[in-house]
Amino acid sequence: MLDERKLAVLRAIVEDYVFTIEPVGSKSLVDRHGLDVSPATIRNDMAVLEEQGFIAQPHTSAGRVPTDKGYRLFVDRLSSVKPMSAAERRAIETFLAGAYSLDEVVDRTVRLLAQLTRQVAVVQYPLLSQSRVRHIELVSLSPRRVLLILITDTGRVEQDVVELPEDADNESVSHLRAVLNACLDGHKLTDAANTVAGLADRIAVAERPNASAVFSVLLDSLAERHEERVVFGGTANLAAPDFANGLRDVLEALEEQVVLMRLLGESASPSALTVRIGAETGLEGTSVVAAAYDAGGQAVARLGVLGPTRMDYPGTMGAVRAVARYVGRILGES
Amino acid sequence: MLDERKLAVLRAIVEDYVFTIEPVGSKSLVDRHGLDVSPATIRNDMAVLEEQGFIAQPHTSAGRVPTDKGYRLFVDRLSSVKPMSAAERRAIETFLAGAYSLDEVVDRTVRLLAQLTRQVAVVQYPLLSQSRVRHIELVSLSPRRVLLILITDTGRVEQDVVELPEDADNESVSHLRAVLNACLDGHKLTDAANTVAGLADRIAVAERPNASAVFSVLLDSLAERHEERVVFGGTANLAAPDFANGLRDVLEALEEQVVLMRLLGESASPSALTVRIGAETGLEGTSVVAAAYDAGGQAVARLGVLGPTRMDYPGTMGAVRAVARYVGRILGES
DNA sequence: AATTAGCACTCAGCGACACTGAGTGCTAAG
DNA sequence: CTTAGCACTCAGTGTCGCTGAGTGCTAATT
Repeated sequence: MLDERKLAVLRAIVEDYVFTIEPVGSKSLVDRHGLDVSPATIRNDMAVLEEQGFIAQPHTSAGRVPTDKGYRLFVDRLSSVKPMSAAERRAIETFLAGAYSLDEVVDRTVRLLAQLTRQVAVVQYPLLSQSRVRHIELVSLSPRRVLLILITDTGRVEQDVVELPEDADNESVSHLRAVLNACLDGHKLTDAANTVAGLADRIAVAERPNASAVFSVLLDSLAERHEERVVFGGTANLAAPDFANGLRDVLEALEEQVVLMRLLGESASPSALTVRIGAETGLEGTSVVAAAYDAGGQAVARLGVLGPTRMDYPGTMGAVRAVARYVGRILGES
Repeated sequence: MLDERKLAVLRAIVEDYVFTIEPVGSKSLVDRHGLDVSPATIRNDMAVLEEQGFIAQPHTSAGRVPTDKGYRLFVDRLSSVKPMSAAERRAIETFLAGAYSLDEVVDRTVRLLAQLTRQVAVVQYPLLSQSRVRHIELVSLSPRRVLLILITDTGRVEQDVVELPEDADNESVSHLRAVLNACLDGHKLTDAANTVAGLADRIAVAERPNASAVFSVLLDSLAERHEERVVFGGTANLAAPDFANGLRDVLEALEEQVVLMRLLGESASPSALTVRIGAETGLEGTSVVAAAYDAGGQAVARLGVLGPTRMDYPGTMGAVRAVARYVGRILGES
């Protein structure tokens, strides 16, 4: 039904349209690409492609524009991820390697992605539940308040104040700290719930109320609260060419963590690229290219870019994939 | 030179123009405001105002539009800050009171300001140098690395990894921690430099290299690095009416911490409102209304909003002032 | 001296109109 | 199946004239 040439025509249309943001007609198509058939032939092919819903005309007597479905086919079958050049890879590596704290890694990643793709970059912080406890610190602020600090192997540091039901002296705080570290060190936070349950007998009865206050903050608040932390950057790229229409919607989406999370989507297989086109994202005319990144093994979180449906998919996918890999590598090291 | 009525005319022009984003003519001015003179008289006044540079015509045979200079005069002499209603004040208070960590306070403040003013909100984190040390924690990560955690009385928690020149056992880390806390607790970070200098004799010679590594991170890195941390929100408000022109510039400015800092400006007297109009901000057609906020006494940092020159200054100033006050109050409590 | 009525003038915005050219679909021939 | 040829469509552009809001100036009025 769609022979080789028709697919080539679709590919050419997508490529041309992405380049010159204008409807592409049969003539210019034949010229620019090495198709050695006449425009009339192309027109027939285009008629078929249009009938199938891969391309559309903005109005009669205008060239064709790819539809969401057209982009979909292009991404799935007509294009391949464009690998970064050696120079680009080196630039990515050195740029990311200069970061010290986790915050800085994430910040740099956002900037990098935005610059590389000339689009809006979105990066999710490494999930706490996936990472392992490196250290837990308790600092007594006042008799009834302690500061709980959690350090993970992905370099993330989370803190929260715990209000204690009873006064706690330094000694009992120290004891609790020691117990927590002894039991949780190296464990995933997801496993912590089970582990903590078995702690009761190692704690004096008198201290249990305080201990369980700390536990509940550790499990509920810290583990969950920042799960969804997502940052973005490169919004200036929204102002570029034609994006003026859905702009408000996009900006609003960016400021809502929950929406942003949904846009990044859930990973199928880690490190696989996810491409969501147009309506699939819930934002008219907007596509999202995302990937999971990992730190030393398991998937940790996701990152990606958000841009107009009309975007350079192969290049964007290449950039996202490369950045995801290097971020994983950096995080895995520390 | 500018009698009472001419000033009234300017005020009316600003108010009308801000309301109906259209050049305002002599006729509609007389109608809408209770000026009991004829349009012709107003025209004479407008001619003078134009000559003085307070208003301008987009083209001949169009109404007048305020110039930056016109807005300046309006803000300085023709308007007064519009106080928030009791209901609004209550809403602000309860909204901010719900926040626990400093991050959350800042986050909520940004959202609040953006919503209240329907503009882009910008909030600077409390300056470290202004706050006092509540506690310093050292956590040994490996023989050659310790994590330095600084907790301030504004609730801010900063951490950084220190690479040690020599191996350090737990005991020496503990000792260092004790010394640091003993000496710095309750001191301002700005004073810390002096204080630290006197620490040398309390530390064994063998440990001095490690100690000074920690000191330098504490003084240089922590104290300075995040000085300039500024967050913003409400960018969706940029997409609203007519702002489409300078949009790219504004978005770019927002993503550059340094530029953002400059926009917030340096406070004259704390809690005084600063209004910078048009060219004064360095961004064509953009104004900034900012204020310092404090936590229990001294000025801590600044916050404000950024919007089109054509904005409701009295209302915006009222909102900024109110939010600055409540943020200060919240931070002062903790 | 300030205000006002009257009047001529300017010009952005808008609809009407026609022209152009890129692009199409169809048909008939290769 | 491909292609040449041709009639057709229509967005975009430019021209023209009109309208109306708004101005500036002058002369009369207070």
